[in-house]
Amino acid sequence: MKRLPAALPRSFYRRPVAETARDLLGRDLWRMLPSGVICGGRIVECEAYGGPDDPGSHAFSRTPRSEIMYGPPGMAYVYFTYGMHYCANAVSHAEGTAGAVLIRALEPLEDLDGMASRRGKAAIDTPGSIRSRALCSGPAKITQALAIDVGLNGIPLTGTELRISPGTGPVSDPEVKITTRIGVTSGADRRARYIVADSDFLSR
DNA sequence: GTGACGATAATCT
DNA sequence: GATTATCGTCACA
Repeated sequence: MKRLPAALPRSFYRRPVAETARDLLGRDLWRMLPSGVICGGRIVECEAYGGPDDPGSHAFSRTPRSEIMYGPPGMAYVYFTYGMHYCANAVSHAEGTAGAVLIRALEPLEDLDGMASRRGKAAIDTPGSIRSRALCSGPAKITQALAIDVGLNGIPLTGTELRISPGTGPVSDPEVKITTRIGVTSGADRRARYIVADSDFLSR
């Protein structure tokens, strides 16, 4: 791939976070590396995180870290966690609120070899053979495969460094399942995880 | 195939 | 000082 597909407009993210999460399934996330190489994949799993009303969300408390979730929709929220992992979100909310969609899994589409080398030996079966299922089947795997870190926190998802394009979505209703979120300790019962049910590329 | 556990540091209280 | 929107590895089945 030598050209990025057109980006979804900022208005795509200016609505309640649950709507955006549902609509992000089947869309494509792209990353252009400093070298000019483009990598990316189709979003098959994501989770909605709300504002002060959502105990499982970083924005439940308004702190320096969560401030970006209160800012303009359509920006990337990238945070560091567990001492070693990054997670990537799309800031989304209706006017005057806070929220973001955590991108949890991709079906790899472009630059699988580059992803595999950035992911390390966990993504290799036998030397030279890529386990594509292992490339992007989790939020921290995605950021590693696409070389996303806090340096990209706050940039728009409509630019060239990071972009979400329409892809093949939106996905039809029968293909979508909604479950409880993963790894969340408070507000764990909230059903806010959106998946393409028959995808082979979901997180654990 | 499943389940337990340690790694490791920013962020928050 | 405690917690954490995770992952890879190892034991076991």
